[in-house]
Amino acid sequence: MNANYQRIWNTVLAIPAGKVSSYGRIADLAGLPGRARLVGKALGYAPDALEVPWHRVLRSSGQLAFEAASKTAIRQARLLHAEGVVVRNNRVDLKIYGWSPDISEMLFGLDY
DNA sequence: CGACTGACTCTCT
DNA sequence: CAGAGAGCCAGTC
Repeated sequence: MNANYQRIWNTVLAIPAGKVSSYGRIADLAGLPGRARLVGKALGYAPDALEVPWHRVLRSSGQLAFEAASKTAIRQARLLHAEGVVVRNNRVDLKIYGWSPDISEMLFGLDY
């Protein structure tokens, strides 16, 4: 069971700085389709030592998974902003910052 | 085994 | 785009 968490953490670690992904997408990439909620749990259990960029994981709509007023949401928004990701009204524009492995590699090839 | 819960998502309105 | 409802999955009691 712990193996699933490990895979989730590895997948999250693969998200490049300045980009964000959703719980569902992470679950798919980790080979665990339909376990979006498990991803959230895995992040909660993730040890600090791994330095998992949990703040780059949002809901499918681009909205943060916490109340805008909560300490966690504030911290997440701050971390994202520090990477150049614009967070407005507790949500991020996935059209701009959303991460997709294939697209990412494609863009990496084009010099932009 | 059944009932409840949650860092989720999809569909319809 | 926001809100409501239903579906899903793993954990816990």
